Amino acid sequence: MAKKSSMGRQKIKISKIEVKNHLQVTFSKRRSGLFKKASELCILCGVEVAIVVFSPARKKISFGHPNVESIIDRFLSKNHNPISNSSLHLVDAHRNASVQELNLQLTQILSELEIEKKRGESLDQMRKTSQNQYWWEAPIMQLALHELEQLKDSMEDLKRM
Amino acid sequence: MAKKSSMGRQKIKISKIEVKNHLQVTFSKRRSGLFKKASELCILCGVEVAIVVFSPARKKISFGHPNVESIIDRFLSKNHNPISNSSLHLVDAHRNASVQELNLQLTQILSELEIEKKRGESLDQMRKTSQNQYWWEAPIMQLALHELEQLKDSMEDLKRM
DNA sequence: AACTATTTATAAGA
DNA sequence: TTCTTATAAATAGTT
Repeated sequence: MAKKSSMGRQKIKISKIEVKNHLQVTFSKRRSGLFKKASELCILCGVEVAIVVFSPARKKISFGHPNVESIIDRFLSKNHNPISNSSLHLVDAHRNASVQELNLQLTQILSELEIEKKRGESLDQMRKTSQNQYWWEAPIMQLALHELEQLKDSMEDLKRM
Repeated sequence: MAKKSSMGRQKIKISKIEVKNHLQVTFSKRRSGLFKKASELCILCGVEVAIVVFSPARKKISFGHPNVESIIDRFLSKNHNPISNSSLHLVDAHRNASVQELNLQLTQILSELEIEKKRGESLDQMRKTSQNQYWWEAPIMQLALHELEQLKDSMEDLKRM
């Protein structure tokens, strides 16, 4: 028989691939696999799916069944969101020393959220999280809400000064 | 011998599933699998991916890293140039933001979070939310993270002025 | 690009 | 619905 010519697939850690060449190969294989899965989902379940990917070279690659544009149009038409679409009327700014402090707090919150997000990526954590029916009760969410409320209060104090 | 308690996975033909119940189960499993694969692709290759799905019930479900809106925006912009000074425009847009306005944005974020929290209290929403293995990918979470990052950027801009 | 040992996804069944 | 399990499918490391 033919020799064993490969060690076969090894388990990998899901974190950024640093070797450029390897990254390109993995991207190509997995992008292809992703689109195939999407295609199967469309056919099996009779649903519409659109995928937009920006490649490592920042090139756009897309999949759409029946086509990307119509799905995106439909998605956007019913997805108007007052926050994400807000273009607030901006007035003249007055530099405020406290901005730095608020910025620091925001940075800390963001950092906490990022850490939790990364932690959540472990398989074990994913499973635990998925079992939580009340995602907003996750410790990080409580923390974020609490911190945000404090931040809001701080800003209101500033306005009164 | 004990009976085989499962026939295990069988090969299936990729064509429309006609049994409604079966279709729903398959959709749920495969949608989850698709989003997981997308998530892994993003992390492994450091790329941006947005997926929009219209479910068998014609409800929209989305995945986005870092968030759906920004990726779709970029996809739709006809002549996007990766080395354009679009980030400078973003800075311009926020250059006049005052603490009061940042506060307004924060209030809106909090309000959205509260609304989502309340909405989540309905039984139907609880069930849906619990099915999401990746809670940080919930639309409101994506939105909150995105908005927080913008706020942080705005504050950094203020500091530089 | 092809190969193959493994890991991962998942169709059925419980 | 959630879990279990046998098997199909995807893919990491190699050639």
